[in-house]
Amino acid sequence: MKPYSQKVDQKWQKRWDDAGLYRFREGEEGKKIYLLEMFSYPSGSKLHLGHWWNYSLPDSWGRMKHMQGFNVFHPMGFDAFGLPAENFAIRSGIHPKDSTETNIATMEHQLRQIGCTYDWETELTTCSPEYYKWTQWLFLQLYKHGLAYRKEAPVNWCESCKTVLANEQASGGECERCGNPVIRRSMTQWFFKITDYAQELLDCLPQLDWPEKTKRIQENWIGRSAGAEVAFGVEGKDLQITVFTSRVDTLMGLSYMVLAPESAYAQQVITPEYADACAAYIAESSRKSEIERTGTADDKTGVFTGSWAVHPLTGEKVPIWLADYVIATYGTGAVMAVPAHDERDFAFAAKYSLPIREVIADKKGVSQALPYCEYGSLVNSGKYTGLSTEDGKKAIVADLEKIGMGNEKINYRLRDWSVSRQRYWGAPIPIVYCPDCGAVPVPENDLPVLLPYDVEFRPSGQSPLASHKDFLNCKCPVCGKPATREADTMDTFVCSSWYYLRYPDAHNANEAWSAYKARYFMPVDKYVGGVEHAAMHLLYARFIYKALRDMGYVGGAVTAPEALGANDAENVFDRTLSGGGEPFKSLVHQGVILGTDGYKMSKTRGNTVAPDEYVQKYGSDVFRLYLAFGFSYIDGGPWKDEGLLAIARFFSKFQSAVAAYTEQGDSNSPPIEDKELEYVRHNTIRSVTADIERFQFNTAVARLMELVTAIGKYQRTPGHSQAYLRGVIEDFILLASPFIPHCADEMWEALGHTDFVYRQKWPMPDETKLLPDTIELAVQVNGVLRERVLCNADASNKEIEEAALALPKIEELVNGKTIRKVIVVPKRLVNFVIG
RNA sequence: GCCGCAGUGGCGGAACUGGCAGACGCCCGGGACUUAAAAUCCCGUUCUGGCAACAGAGUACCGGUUCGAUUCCGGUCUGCGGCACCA
Repeated sequence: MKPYSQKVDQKWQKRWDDAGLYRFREGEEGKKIYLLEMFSYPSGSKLHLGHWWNYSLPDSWGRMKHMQGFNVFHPMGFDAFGLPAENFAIRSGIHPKDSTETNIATMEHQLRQIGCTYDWETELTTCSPEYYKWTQWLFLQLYKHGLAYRKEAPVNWCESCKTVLANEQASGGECERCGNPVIRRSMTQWFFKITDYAQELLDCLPQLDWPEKTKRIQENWIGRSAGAEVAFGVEGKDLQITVFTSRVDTLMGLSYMVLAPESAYAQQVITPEYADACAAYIAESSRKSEIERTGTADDKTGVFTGSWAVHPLTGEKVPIWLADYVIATYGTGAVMAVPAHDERDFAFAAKYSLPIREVIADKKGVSQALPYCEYGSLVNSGKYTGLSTEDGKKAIVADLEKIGMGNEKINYRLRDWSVSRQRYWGAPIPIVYCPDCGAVPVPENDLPVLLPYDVEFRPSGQSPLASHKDFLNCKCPVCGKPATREADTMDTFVCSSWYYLRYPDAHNANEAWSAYKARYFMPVDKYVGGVEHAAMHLLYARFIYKALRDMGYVGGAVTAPEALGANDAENVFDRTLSGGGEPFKSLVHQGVILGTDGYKMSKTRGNTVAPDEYVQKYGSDVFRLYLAFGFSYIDGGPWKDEGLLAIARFFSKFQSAVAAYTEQGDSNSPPIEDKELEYVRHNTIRSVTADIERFQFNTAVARLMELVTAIGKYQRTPGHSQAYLRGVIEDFILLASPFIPHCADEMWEALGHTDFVYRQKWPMPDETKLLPDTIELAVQVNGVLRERVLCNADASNKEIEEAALALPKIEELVNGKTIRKVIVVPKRLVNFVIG
């Protein structure tokens, strides 16, 4: 046996490769498990600690599942389209395709050094035409089913760079690149109708085995709000303005109406007399970024439009204002203002001297300081006076419904997903614009719409593709006349919203995936990735999967294809969850490893840890085992070099134990079990199994350390049984192998085995070895620990009680007092309540 | 402002459903082996008092429920995360 080092890594990685050890074999024995970590963006730098952290530990989980007899599918790929490569190209002149390909080659090479169980046969790259062909196909299916549409919408725009910016690039209201102010501008863009699924996305959350935190984030993001829609007439115009309100009970306190400056209503209500003032106001607020607008929350501005709205119940007329404290994209972009019971309306009314009418008092009808925004009872509200807020809402909505001016309404904060990017490095949107036929989808047979290579991608305000004539000019698929292609590309989140469906069928040239594959593999059983994707990627993927279900491409009732064989009845049964339209059954977020200073690792802080140096010095397994042991996987924590050294020490400890065994060899003596060691052995099997299962790797390693200590102790016992020791050492190797796969195979081989550890059966604990004859129980008096008592494992409560009372110390404490109660918790403690 | 999570020794972190707080490891102290050191092995290591047996305190803080609370409930403080002029 060679002492463990990076050479051992290389030896076994090659053997695994040659044997095709980690290739997934469909229909092989065992229930399918789809293990997936969020794929990486191929950046130029080397693998960082986060990659190792994100990938090596779920791999350990998958290794155990495989050894437990599951058929584990564990793919890996690259999320390769996106802005960084394009920005890099602008800076360096290196084409995004070239830099991405180089980066992928490097990263793939480095990923292999971790020694994960990836089935590289199914590797995918989202920027390859074989992949984005199907991203385009997906777009077309959504389009066909009315889930992709075009509309004008406000975007972040930098006047100086002449480009649209993502929200993240416009933070602080300044352009990330040039520092000039970012304004909001309307552009025609493609959207996916995720809002159609808002309620279902919310409703399915409880059934998911996901962190509660993540579910809350999605709930927040979807932002369901129950209320009512109310229609208001406009005096002298054939026009109704609809508002959404969660406080329709305050309708009788209406004092004015407010429209967002960008609201479509605005242009319809502005009277000539006020046109100039309004135009100036609209121009001014369009110049403000959203950040600026929200940043000046206290200072509300607005302008009167000249029009008056009609109260649907009283016929009273109230002025209609424009104000940018109303958001165009939430609700209807129009608000009924009740200053007495809304802080923002109150501030606005105070500034512009608008009337403030109290219509809600507390529950007893006692007037409160305004603005009073709590629930209470209605006052000064005509026939509704005296009703509670709840009853008032119902009564008012009922009356509005009768006259057709209102109804109950659920509103969502979630907006439709904008997928257009005026960028080069993305999947082209497969649409053609014909002067006669309008927007026409590219026929599926003509996919992919290839991304041209020779493109000028310096920002000009338009997609770089718009200036590429060969790409742009085409024939209308319907009438054959000259037409132009859509020059925008798709948001990279579209690529990643369905990649999990492609892995199992990555080489399918005829379809995105076969229905059978989708049924066999979905849902993903364990999905691992950063919490930063909680509101974006994870929501988009759920939406796309549900949309695909409704189109009939995934899920649904399934009968096992005959090819699958009998053992797949269980697999097929499990697919019913995907029938419910959820792609990720169980989700884990890894925590973050911080620098030694406790701060997030960053180059500017200079507190980064480069895995490469450690891996070269110690090998992948030492690094992996330290990651497993040193931190809670869910929480992460600060890096410590000392911890890694401790693990290196642990390596030499168990390697010398194995070496000591092999040097001595098996004597012919019969295997004689050691009771103490048997207990530790089976306790380790039980605990390690349970801990890896729930991603609590640090405690699993702690148990492995205990086992090694016990083995060492036993080995130093004169006359110990080598034949027995062998079994214990083998169990240790099997249990440790998920964390130290290379070293495990090296030791396994040293024991004379010829097959891989990965193909061995995961040990099962022998429960009988975990039942000692005697148990130590805690003895408490009035809940305070006073003594311990040794009892037979099968002692009755009465016997335990008597044994405890016989202890001199307890006897003394209890003596002369009345024992009011005795509590015996089996195998744990006995508590005397005295007084 | 609203929603959620967390706070445990000198340090990283354990404690599954209310049942012996501090597993495992680091650091530190002591011992064995050694001419010596390193390595290794053994022992100790929450705090306070005591030579010790032991006693008392202790899971951010205050209070409650309970025979018993790191765990459940109410309040406070601190840190982190999500949303936010959301009508």
